[in-house]
Amino acid sequence: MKFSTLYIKTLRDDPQEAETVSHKLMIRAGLVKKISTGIYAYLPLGLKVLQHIMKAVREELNMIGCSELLLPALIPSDPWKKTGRWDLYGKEMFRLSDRTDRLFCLGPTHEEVVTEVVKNDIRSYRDLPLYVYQIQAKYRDELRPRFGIVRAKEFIMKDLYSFHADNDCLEKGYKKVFHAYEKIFERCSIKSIPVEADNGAIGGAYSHEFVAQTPIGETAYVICSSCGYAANLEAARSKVAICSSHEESKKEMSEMATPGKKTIEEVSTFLNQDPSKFLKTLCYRNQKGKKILAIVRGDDEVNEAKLKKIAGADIEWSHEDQELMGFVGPAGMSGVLIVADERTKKIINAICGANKVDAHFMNVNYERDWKAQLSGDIREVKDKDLCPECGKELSLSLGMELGHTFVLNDRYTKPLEVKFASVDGRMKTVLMGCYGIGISRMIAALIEQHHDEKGLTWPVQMAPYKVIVIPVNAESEEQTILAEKLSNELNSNGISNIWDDRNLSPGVKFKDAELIGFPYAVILGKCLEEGLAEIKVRKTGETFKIPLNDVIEKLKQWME
RNA sequence: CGGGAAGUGGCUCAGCUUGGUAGAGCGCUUGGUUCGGGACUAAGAGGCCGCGGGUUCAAAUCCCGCCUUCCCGACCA
Repeated sequence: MKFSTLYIKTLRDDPQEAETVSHKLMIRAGLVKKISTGIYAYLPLGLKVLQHIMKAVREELNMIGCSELLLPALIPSDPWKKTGRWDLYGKEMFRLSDRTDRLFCLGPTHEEVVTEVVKNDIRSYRDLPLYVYQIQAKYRDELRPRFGIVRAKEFIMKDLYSFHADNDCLEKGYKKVFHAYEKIFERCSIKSIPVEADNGAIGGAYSHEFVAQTPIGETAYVICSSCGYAANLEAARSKVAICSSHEESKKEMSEMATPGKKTIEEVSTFLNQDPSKFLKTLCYRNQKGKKILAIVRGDDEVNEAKLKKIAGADIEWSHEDQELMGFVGPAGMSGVLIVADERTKKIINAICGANKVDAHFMNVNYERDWKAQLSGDIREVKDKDLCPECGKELSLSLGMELGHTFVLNDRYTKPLEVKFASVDGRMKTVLMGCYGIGISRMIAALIEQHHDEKGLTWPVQMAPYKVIVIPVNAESEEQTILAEKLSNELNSNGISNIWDDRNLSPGVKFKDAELIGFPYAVILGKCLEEGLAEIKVRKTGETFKIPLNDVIEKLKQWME
């Protein structure tokens, strides 16, 4: 392939639209072009990478017995209504109607559709288990698209769905996919770790996220270096230290004037009391409009995902009672649902808002002065908390979520009535699992993990082209002839390559080669007099002078 | 939606404070010289200064409204 005939345009400067490394490089190296916020066109080089990723994904999934299919992106509302998600999904779903006013959406995910498709073809236990997947564009009206293709309105996802006759089989299937995922990321040279996760809006029993270690992470997770426990913050647990004040004797509750002191920090300084003695109280409201008070210790934060799980419903911030903000507390409150973090019950002589402006209660004690209807773990795990499994320190980091595996059980199959005849002849509901991988996002993760100050440093198997052939002087007939010959030979050896035939000064060609990140550059220049070519390794910057005739052999050897 | 920044040839940016008919570098076209690290040279092409309104003899520049984009927070692969 000749550089001059391919559609490759690089940029000399960082684009002003981009901030993060991968976003900048993707645009500069001509992998993608922005069409609108969160909507990107994949240019030839970007598409190549995408194809390499998809190839790895397909091969690993086919290997474990999955069948590829392609579902529509345009989906009627009916199946969504049956599972209740037409209402649950909210503003994130792109909705539209046809000319007869029938409602549709652009698929943000495909549990409903795939279930409808498969439904009548699963008749007996003999048809199970079944694994089907697709690689397709998904559409989500994101609150805030971010980091180029990382969080986009349109993105490419691989979604796999598995159907099972019983729990045991579902478990086994889940593990199988889990291992396939590990292999996929490894093959793509993306460092990632599986962490326990929350199911969120998708529902179901349990799940894992595969998080890539990147600086532009949006997923916070904790990991224990000693036993390997890893979980994202929405699911993370920790062994928490017992409150230091547990040995005090209970004192009488009293009211204290705290004029203008709203935050825990302000009040604790004002009263000269440790933040851990406070009952931090946050106001939420559930979908029915019922007010919910979430109580955590003053030095803790509420984790909304955990709170939702315990409150058993979708919740949102309550914005009324602005003037009371900072002075709310569980003591003496009625007509509200109080959800307490387990830890708060043990605080003796606690301090909380007195539910009137400029006042707090002192010496508040559980059972005696306040009670919670619901309690459990709703606090957010912090860096250096203790591991729930082994008790050693946890460390908190950020990463990019690339894959997510869910056990859904009958969350979708029940409302959509997917049944099969079991061995004993009775009809049973099919159990389901679903497993996603953010294909397009993987390019960004790959770049975040493989770049340097000069540009991209692709792992060989992911590079858009493996080799670039650079004749230093485009006017030299000898170099031109040799370059073309070499390029053809590489092709016939199955090594993808580009011959940089452009009549430009050498510097430009070198810079472009480094920016785009061809793993190997074969340079034809001065050393030709001695019958030598130079091979420059992008990742290490090393150069090797090698007899012309050995170039292909050498490259083949290195690429293994 | 809240908070911050920005919109000027294809790209990166200057000009705006103090209004006076639009600039640079890169890229592009043509000729010449060059050819191991974003070359040199000469001559060109290319701009409703984000959109709408207002102030003014005169607006890229001042005022008002809107749109778009990026970053930080609430959502997620």
